[in-house]
Amino acid sequence: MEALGSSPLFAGLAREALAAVLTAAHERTVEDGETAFREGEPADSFCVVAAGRLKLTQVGPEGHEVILRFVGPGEAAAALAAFDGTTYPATAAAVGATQVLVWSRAELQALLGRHPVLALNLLRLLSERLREVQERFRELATERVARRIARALVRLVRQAGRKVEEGVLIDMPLSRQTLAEMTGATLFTVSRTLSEWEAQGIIRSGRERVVIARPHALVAIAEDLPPAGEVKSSK
Amino acid sequence: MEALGSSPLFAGLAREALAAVLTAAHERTVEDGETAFREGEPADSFCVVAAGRLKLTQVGPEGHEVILRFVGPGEAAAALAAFDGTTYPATAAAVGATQVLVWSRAELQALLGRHPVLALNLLRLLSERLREVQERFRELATERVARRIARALVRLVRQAGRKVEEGVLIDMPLSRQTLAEMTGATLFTVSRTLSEWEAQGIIRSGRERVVIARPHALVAIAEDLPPAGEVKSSK
DNA sequence: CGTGCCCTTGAAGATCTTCAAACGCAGTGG
DNA sequence: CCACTGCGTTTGAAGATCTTCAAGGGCACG
Repeated sequence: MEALGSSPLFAGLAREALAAVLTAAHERTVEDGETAFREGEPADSFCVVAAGRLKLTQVGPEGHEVILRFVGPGEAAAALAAFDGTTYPATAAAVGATQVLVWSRAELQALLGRHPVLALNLLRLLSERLREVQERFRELATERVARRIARALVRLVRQAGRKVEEGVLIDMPLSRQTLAEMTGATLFTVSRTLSEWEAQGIIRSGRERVVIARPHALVAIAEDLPPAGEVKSSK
Repeated sequence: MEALGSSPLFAGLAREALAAVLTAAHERTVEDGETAFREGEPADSFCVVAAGRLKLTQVGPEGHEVILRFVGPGEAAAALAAFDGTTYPATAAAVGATQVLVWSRAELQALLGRHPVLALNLLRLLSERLREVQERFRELATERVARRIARALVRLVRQAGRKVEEGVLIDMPLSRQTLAEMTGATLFTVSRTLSEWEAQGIIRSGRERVVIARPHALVAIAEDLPPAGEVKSSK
């Protein structure tokens, strides 16, 4: 909870203002796999993750599921819902038991009026999100699967990387299927790609678990640098 | 210029406030094909299109270009640059001679402080953008090319549709290449797809010109409704 | 009338998906 | 303690979709 105070979302708020904002929130626990909100529901609340993680997904007409993003502690979900306020554009499912702070739309609007810096913070936040989604859009449109997977792993390392002896562990349950839904690929292609990288010693992986053994090599694939003295695998 | 007053961006501003905001802007004309700003440049200004159209693009490492969006009169470009304010995430090229209003970052920040409703309007705007990009992301990840092209055309009709005798004309120069860059496909695939639709009487097209003859059929392809009494072409 | 640019079409081929079958680890219950 | 069972994973083979490459057509504009 005190971690929230240092979140960029609440930066620039005076101590009392921050307290006021936080006490206006409604606290809620979402169990593993349960949803905080669902795509298409009327969007009536704004969420910030206090502890745990939310998985934001959309589904296509044919039931094909896509993961837009993971939302970690101190980050906001449904930021947009609070403004154009029609329906949630995505479903937020908890990955492990997750604590969220919830503000109703009305409360949020009131807070925004009372603490203008909040609006600026939200603008910054939405800007970053937009920037990131646009970049992923470009990647999806122009790049091969292997590179997209590499990029996804690099991002996950930033979000949930933890050093272990073997390298950097991505500290959350991460199945091939999940990676596939993040990259617009299939479970099978992801599995093949990871197998190849494992053979090359770039990663070590197991059931819902990935460790990056040679981050540099992975970044090389993600960024299209010539993989220093190694068999080429992308392109 | 007076059209700008009714733009959602400036909604809720008192008459004098609106005038103040507009006079703080720097006016500029961008010639056809010239750029208002380029991807990667330090982002120091915020633009609103007064007349004409901007094309927002990103390029990948291999020079592959992607069109993120067209920005028409009353719409903002580089909305995000003004806040996380590092570099422009995209290049904005004029489609035909285009008039833009430009605010420096400092001016914009000052205006946001003075007119809080502006910040709320921007939040709404960014929300809509984010929502749209996320949806396109999902489409790119899960849908076939034909449907993506259909969706792109449907969106373009909303943005630049004009009724003519043959149907609805998309009132801007629209090459196969452009459509390809909007949908993550190649020029060739787009050409083949449009040829097929032309043979089915759904569209009429020529050099950089597309007319939707049977909008309903196009929407059917875009949304995966069974194409009422017609040869199926998607899926 | 030429020239440039956009468009078309075909054929070959790469990438990725789809489908099928089987493996292996983890947790459960006997 | 062991077998069972579920679920994530692996791997192969076939095939679809889309791209790539090549050649040529046609319209608009100078």
